[in-house]
Amino acid sequence: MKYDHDDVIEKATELFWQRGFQAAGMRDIQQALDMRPGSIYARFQSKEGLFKLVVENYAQNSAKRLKQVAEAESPLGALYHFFETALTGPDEQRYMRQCLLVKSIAELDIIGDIAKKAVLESMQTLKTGFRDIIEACIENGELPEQTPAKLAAEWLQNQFVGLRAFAVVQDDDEPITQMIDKVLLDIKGQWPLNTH
Amino acid sequence: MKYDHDDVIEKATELFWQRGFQAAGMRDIQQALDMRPGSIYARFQSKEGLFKLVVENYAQNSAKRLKQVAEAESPLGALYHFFETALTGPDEQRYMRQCLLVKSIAELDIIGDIAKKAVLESMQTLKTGFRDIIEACIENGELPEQTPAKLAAEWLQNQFVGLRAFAVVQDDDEPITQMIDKVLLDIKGQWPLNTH
DNA sequence: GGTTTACTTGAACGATCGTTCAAGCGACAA
DNA sequence: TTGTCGCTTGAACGATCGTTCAAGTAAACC
Repeated sequence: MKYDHDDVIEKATELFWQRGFQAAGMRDIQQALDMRPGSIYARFQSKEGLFKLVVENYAQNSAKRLKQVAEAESPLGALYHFFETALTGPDEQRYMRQCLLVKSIAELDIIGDIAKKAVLESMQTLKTGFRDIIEACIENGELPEQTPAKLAAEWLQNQFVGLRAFAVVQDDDEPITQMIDKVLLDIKGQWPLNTH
Repeated sequence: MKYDHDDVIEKATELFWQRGFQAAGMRDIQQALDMRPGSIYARFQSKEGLFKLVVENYAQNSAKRLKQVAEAESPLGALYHFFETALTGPDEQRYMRQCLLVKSIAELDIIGDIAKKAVLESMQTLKTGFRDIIEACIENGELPEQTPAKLAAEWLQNQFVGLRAFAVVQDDDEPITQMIDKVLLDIKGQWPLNTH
């Protein structure tokens, strides 16, 4: 019963991730989940309700992966590996390069207030995850003490977002890995003073 | 007649930019353009045909702005200003922070082959624009000679894309300007050697 | 004057959208 | 046995989707 629930969410995630909230029709969902409309509405109340669960589950998984990076022996090395696996990969999973959350941000005004809230809160959750990685790197001596953790965390998340939007239209893996290399150079580089 | 045409494209751009291709319904378009369905189809053949014109016009405008940056007295200074105006701004124009092209990439599988081609070609056009800026900076002595122009251009576009996705969910302007500062530090920083 | 051309109107089309609902199923409690 | 519960089915709802079309208008060309 519980396994079945996870399986359903997983399949819904795949569909929303590929097509987006708007373009994933209820008929597509019915087919993907092998459920009839009544069942779906009895369980999830609406398309938006299902999407909310998908987003939350996605964010939870992502946060878990970020936590693993932060707790690795070499957080910076794990970070590289994390970026690489997320941004490259087989062509049939290309849709996975685009972050589901970022994709949802493009639909933010469409998806309804409940789902919107879930998306924005999930973004916040991931930001915390990135922050933990930065702090782990500092503690581990892989980043200098004076690295501004809060700014660096936002910056890192930002790099990730940009790279994912970038990777999805890149045929070659080579430019992507070069970009990741650049990220790992810049993270050790200079930071602006907040004097605006 | 010509002015009228530009005005129509401009209004359509605003609508697509705010709502996206999918969510902008023909009835919304009819209202925004103050045109009846028959007129729209006589002129643009389809919703996708109109969207294609919007994308091409958007890319052309963006390319023009990038060209102005490259031809400025201080390209690097102009670049900063370009980023700042694109990424900050009044709240009622928040939708403009998100790049129309990047937003369209999220809908790439939905918008049809003709519009898809236009989006991808426009991305290519803008990449050339960024490349010209890098080269102008090098020629002007604002960037070191050995800066890898091709890689740096892709990186710069990538930063822009990431920042736009980032800025759209930021309430504050402060973190955004800090990110821009970081971009201008990193562009002068180290670059990876392409040894993969 | 007649024909063509580009554009206009608004009703209407068939398809698809998210959602509802009466009816039924098996499991568990009283 | 009876009642309630979570969950199932599939037909059907009204709304909205992108699009078509017959009919009309005004300027341009022969």
